Amino acid sequence: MIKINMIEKGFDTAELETRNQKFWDENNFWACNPNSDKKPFCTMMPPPNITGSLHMGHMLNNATTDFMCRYKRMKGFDVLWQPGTDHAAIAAQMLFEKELTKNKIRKEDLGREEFLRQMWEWANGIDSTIKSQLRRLGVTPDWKRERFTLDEGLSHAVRKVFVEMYKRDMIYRGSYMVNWCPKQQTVLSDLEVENKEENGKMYYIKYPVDGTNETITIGTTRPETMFGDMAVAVSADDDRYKHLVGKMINLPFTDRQIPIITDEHADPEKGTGAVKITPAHDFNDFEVGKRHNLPELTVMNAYAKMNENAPEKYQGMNRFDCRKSVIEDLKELGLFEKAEDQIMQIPYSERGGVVVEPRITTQWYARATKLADKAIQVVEDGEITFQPEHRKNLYMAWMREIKDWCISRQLWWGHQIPAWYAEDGTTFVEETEEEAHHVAELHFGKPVELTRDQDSLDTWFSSGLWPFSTLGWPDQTKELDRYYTTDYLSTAADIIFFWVARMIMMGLDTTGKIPFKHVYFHGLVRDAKGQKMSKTKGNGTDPKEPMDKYGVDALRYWAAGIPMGADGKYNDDDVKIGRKLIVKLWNATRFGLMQLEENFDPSATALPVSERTLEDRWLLSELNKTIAEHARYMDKYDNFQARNTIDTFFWNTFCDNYLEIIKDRFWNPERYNDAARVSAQWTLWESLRTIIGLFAPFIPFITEELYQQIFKQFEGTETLHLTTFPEVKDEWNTNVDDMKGMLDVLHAIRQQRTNDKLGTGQVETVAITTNIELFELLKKYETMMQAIARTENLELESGSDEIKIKITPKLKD
RNA sequence: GGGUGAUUAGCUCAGCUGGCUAGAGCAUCUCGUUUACACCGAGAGGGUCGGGAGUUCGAAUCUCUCAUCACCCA
Repeated sequence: MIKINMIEKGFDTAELETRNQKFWDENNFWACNPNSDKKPFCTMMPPPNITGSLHMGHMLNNATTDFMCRYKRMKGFDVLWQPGTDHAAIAAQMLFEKELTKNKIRKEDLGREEFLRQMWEWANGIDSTIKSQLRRLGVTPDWKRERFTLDEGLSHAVRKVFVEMYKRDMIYRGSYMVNWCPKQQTVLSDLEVENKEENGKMYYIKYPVDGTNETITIGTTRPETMFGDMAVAVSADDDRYKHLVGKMINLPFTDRQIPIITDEHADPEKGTGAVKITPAHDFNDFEVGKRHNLPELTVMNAYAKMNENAPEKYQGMNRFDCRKSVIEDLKELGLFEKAEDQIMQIPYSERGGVVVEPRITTQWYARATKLADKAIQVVEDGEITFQPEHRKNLYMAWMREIKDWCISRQLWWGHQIPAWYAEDGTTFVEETEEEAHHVAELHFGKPVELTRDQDSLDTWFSSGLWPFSTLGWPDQTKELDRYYTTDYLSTAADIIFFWVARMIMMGLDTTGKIPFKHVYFHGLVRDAKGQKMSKTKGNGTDPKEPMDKYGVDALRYWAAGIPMGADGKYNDDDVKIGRKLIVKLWNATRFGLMQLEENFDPSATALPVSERTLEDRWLLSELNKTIAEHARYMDKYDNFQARNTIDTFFWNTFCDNYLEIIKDRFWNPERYNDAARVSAQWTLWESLRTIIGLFAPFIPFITEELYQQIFKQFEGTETLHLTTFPEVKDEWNTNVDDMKGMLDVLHAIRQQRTNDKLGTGQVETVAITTNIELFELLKKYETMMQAIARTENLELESGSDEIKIKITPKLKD
């Protein structure tokens, strides 16, 4: 017989968290086993930005995944939770450039190679921050398999995909109008542009029509682009301008003449019905220009300053100063008609924070329009499911209107595009420089000089490959074979297009398989008022604070309590709830152990359920219901409902009712036979162990601690989190219908006791009048009734439909 | 302008495919220190489920409409 250890009255949260975290880490418990005969369960960590530190969003995301991984592992799955980090091209380069600026160094001073060498060094230095923070959160990825989007294997995958896609014409290069960030000096994809509503002005400018005394008034929000005007467009049906179509305009400040043309882009209802056409500086005008074969004249440089194509006076001015200046000068010429206030959508660079300038450049594109077909189908057919389901609509809407994806960026930090150019412009896209030279030689019949494309790829291009590149693709590894398609992905809704959609497109195109089966979109963590947490507002909460104050388990418990897909409003009081639960769990366990200390032998065969008392059997049958419901929710990835289920059982059923009822068996042993006491002990032992198992995925630290101190010596498994998850036991299901009446009376007595303002120790006699059925029941279970009433002196009577309670208090001394 | 979601107790929210007097936690009030726990226990009050209309024997739940808020896209 092994003696049960008693646990201490209190516990040191920070100490036990650190100790258990170390224990888990050292033993590498969460490693997957590709040779296992268990069913695999695989999920990918959304790779955090290498330069980032843990914020509430990471916390929620990783906690959610951890609930599922710990659950699945205990359910007997071979779990692979693949961790890693992302090189976050534009964000990371921005940060490092800022570092350089402190020493008054520009990246051009260093040159590409040296810049990258220094940036790698810097990145390696800060890389560990977020990973150690994740460890503290107690999450269970297979840390030894950690990957980085720029590491050799993943870079190989990126090059291979790029080359293959290029050769299948799924990637092409071309000169188009793009969103240009004048600050970052790079192109941006549509998704990286944020439109903000602002108060702006519509300017009305008179353009003189050549050979007449007439002018035509055009409306524009961007007068500074007028030097690049190539036409003025009116609607073909617009009677006001019919007589002018075909005539030329003398473009002010220049010696150029531009034609008046008709195009559907000019809306007679809007403004004056006449618009200037600037093909090199506006997306719509670019299209109009194509339709009418207009030349494209760029009047700004890459920094959005007026270039040599603008009149000398304006050259070097930035676009906003130039706008003011042009207006002034137009006024002087008498060509300025008026300005009207107008609410406009201004496109901002998400990272650079400056107004995006439309600009014609040569870039690389992926044919997203083609990739989308299958990506739509797999979601339509339910091969990939979304939770909450309505995210599907959003995905579909975007996919159906998708445009080709600009994948090149004018950055150094990232995957440099594997394209080489010969002097005559012939392009060779190959995985390596050697290969490019080889192919070039075959092409030209002799060795030639090649220059590599200077651009790098959009970060999301490599992130799009994450589910299979991390598993070893393009090598046909055991891991790839076993874990891909992955099962589950937990991610934030705001990257549904950036990442989720791209993974689906790239996964299907490259591997022919969907990258994952189920995507769970969690909400945002907001502040207590419901405001989005942001650095600029300073209303964010560092997860470290609540972890320090209330413990990691408490914060995780809070995260588990956010309804599926909903935003979480953070406030300290709600985290305290988790703290209270943990303390309660400790104390309830301690209470249970106190009743077991003497003469209870957990290594013996359990007392058959049929030989246990009604209240014990009732507890077990309730526990069975809880286990079933809990698993039903977890299998639907609904940690919120699962948490509520176990929480309610533990706090109400177990602590407030069951434990209160059985106290009497240990406090007044003379009234009970041994069998009754042993019945309670076995029930306590089994239910405590089950409760700890059910809570384990949510609050892994305290449950592990209790397991280590109490149960491990009887079970052997090294960690609670590799034991079998509690399962419904058929023998626990017995007929406990009688218990309902007993609980009704329990409630009535408590009500009466409170109304009489009596403590439980102040009861002398309790008189209970009920209907005849309940009366018979109370007589049958008189001992339990005495325990419930907290007195041996019961007066039972029948003859009342309602339960009537009369309490006689003890005389005061 | 288009779309999605939300609107249930003072606060934060549950409530699946319509069905017993609409639930929880926090807060409030009253009571209780009884040998696990005051980070506790017992009890109570509090909602015409955003407004209106409809379908139905029956609607917080379905349909329509209006209002307010949030987010996404243009």
